[in-house]
Amino acid sequence: MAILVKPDLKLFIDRLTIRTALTNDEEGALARLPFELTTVGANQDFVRMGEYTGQAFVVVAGFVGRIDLNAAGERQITAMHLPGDMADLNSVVQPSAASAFQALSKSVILGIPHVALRRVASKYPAIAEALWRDSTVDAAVLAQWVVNVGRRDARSRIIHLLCEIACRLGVADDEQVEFGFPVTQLQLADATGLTPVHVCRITSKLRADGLVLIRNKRVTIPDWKNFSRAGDFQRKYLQMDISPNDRLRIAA
Amino acid sequence: MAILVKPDLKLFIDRLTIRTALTNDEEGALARLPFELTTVGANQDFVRMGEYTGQAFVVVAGFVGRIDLNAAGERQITAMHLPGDMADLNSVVQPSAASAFQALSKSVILGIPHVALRRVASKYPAIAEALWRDSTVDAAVLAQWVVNVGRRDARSRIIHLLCEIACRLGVADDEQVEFGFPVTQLQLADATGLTPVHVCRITSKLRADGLVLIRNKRVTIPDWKNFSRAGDFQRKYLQMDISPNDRLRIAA
DNA sequence: CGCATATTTGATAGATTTCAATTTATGTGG
DNA sequence: CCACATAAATTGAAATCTATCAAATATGCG
Repeated sequence: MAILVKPDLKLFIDRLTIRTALTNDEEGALARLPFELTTVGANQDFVRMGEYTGQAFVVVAGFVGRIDLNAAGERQITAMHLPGDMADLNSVVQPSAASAFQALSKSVILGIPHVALRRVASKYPAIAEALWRDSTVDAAVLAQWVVNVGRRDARSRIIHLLCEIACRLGVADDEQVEFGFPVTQLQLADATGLTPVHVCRITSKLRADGLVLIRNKRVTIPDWKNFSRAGDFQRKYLQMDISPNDRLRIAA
Repeated sequence: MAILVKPDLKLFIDRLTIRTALTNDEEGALARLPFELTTVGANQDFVRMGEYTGQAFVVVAGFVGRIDLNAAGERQITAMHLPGDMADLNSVVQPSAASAFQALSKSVILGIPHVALRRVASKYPAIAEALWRDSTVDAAVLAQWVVNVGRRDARSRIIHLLCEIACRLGVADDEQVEFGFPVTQLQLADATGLTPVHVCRITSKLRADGLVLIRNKRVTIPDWKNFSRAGDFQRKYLQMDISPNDRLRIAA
């Protein structure tokens, strides 16, 4: 995973401006935020539960998960974060982490000091607004995850999750959809509330049915329409399709 | 459900100031927000999915739920809101509702115009911050719901939910805990991802075991410690125990 | 009092887990 | 570049939890 260019916050700023209209001034202030680059190995925590980190983490490469445990120590992944996401966005305003965060695959993350983030959020209310707005999308995703594990069968759960990821990666516009997916079946099980054994069976069946091929950390979906229908997936909740004119801004 | 005094936003303001330090000025601005009182019957929507309401709703009496559906039309309740909560808090910054909201029991709600809310949030950044902070708690609750349906058995799911409600109602400080709970077994099933039949069996067993009595829209928990342990419940994620000195405020 | 809603109970079916074992992939150091 | 160690995926059989279907009883509201 060679880093070819100096990493920056461009992906993150692009993400924010999908949903919120920011001025050049504001984007500039974001771009000048200080950060610290870290590489995290697969299955390695970078925020422990209950910790006060002093930083918020933007994902630059790799997939990252929010990890919760039940009393028996069984894992439940409660969010997946992709390049461009600020994984622990809530920490800007709520610094005590309610969950742990860990890299699902080897990842590159940028830690931005809370003090710096809060300074720009305070100086530019529209930035605070953009962050808050994006955290409402995280919440909408979370609500769909509740529906997923609560009221969908194993097959739909897996399909729905893959659809969500495809849309968030911005690759779901075509008939045939393909993207890198560095997530093991064990992690997939922990995200969908299933056992690894069952995930294996279901994914085998999905492959046999020609719905998805998951191989070599890569997902191939031959027929997106058919696939997303099978997963009961409606992309609206992701708020990814806002025309530039409809982007919001409450702040002056 | 006679309303004895003129309803106001006091409960809501009290809720916000649990976690965020607000000045008298700011509290006053909140208290002067205009609102419209509505009474909603049980199982009746007051926000439909995808709708742009122009209002955010504060619960004054009764319990309210966020309702999602799967493809088969089966319901999943993805949040429960109690008196003092702003149910669709996210709508302040994200006006298109990703889910429907409905009264679980006959409820009294106050609709506050978004324009008014946004005006005070814009004029007083600390108010925006308080709203955002409370919405991060909603998200933390949601994450626990994912754990609940994903990695806890039927018994723990029901116990955990009751613990959450008890804490949020502020009645969970004692040995014996008791509170009004106007939620049917069918709704309980829709919140926990179970069938009503199974909820019935589990609650019967919990009663037989002396863990909880749910009767007459009222919950009685004889031994809170024992009960919350059985439900794998740790209240920290609710951020209800912030000492006044530790309340946050980023805004000047 | 009577209807509609909610709860309870029983019997059966089905989905998913658990346990155990094997094969296949992946990564690291020599 | 191979060999080894480790992690991941696969398969089978049995057990368990939860759902489904159907019916009876209780409860609340007008």
